Amino acid sequence: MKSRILHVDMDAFFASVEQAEQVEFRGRPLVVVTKVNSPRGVVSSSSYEARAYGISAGMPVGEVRKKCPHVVLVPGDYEKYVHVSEQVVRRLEEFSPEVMVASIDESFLDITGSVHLFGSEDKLAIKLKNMLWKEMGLPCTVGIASTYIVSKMAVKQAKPDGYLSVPSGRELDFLSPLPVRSIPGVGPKAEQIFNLLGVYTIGQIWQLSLEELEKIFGQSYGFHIFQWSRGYDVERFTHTDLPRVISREITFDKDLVYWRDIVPLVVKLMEACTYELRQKKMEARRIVFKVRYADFITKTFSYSFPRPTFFDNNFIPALFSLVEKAKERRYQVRLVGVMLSELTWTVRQSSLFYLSREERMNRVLRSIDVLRNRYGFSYVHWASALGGER
DNA sequence: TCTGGGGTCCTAGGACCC
DNA sequence: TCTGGGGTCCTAGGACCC
Repeated sequence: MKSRILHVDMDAFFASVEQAEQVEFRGRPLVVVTKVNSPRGVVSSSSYEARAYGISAGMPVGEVRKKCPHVVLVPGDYEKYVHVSEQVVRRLEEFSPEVMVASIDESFLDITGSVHLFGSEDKLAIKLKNMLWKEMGLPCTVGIASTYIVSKMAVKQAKPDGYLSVPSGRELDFLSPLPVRSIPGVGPKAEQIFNLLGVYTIGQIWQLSLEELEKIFGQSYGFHIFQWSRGYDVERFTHTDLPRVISREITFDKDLVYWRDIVPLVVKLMEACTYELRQKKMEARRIVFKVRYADFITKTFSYSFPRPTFFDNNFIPALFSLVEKAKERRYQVRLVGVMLSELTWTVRQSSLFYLSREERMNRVLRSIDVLRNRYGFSYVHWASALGGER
């Protein structure tokens, strides 16, 4: 028996959550922005009413106001969206025991075994859409197909507030006329390359051999495109639950000139990363410092440790040496960021008889984190994060 | 109208080793 | 006296997604 996969993708998720919460915002152009009162805030999600004015993700707030003066601007509340997302997933489990959460606003349901409980695929899909809309005030788009990739591409065609099912055996008919951009991972650059080759639709990709695709797009991605353009899923055996990177970055409202003003902020970003690292019971073997200068040139500097660690006092000297490299380009600074990568779970047994220097530091950090859990993150900082105040 | 913040995955070049 | 090829690690950068 052929399996059937249902893909749910929430429409304009963050904006829809705000509209569901505030009834007077429904039907009005609404935009969720990164920072409302900063000259450098941008759109993180826009309602379909706002999109009608040409507003799209990543657009600066100034341009948003110009395109639509009466737009409703709302500051993003990520924790709220995570919470609503979890409620949505719980409701989805009523339609199949096999729910795979793909992102904050996307899930896949294997409905092969549960569709008979609802009479038909169409009835199941309509019931699911109605439930999310009537009970949570959230619009979504649903796609059903025999593979994950085709269900995802069906959703892309049916947005917004739509439903599209691709019957088993009709996959190639569905895929053939779609533009190459419909394939996940094909962005502006890859599209341009395809167009130079005279390839505009998925059907035309079939003319290219696996070898040609691998030569053009690299081994890994070439293979993905080859498979996906034919509607086949690609086993993602590399996927684990292990987070790959923990990062924090900040764009200043105005470019900064002096490193003595910047460094304390960099240390605070690092503290936020290492705090999350320890909350997740992980260690990092690599630290990256990112700078975007006033001319938008972006550089990264990184350092790898011989062994993974979670100690702030290991990260700080490494971070400072990376900052020194960034200083060599004498330019105003627009953004700084800190990333921890090469993450692994902490496995550390403590000796019963004595506490090593590491173990003592470990205990200091744990007590700092306890204070932070109780009084807030900013309750405790390293001296270097405090700048001039000592 | 100047261009956010959180991620994922991949590639290329150089160092170094055998 | 000059030179092979494969493998791994490190670093920097880039495409793409939500």
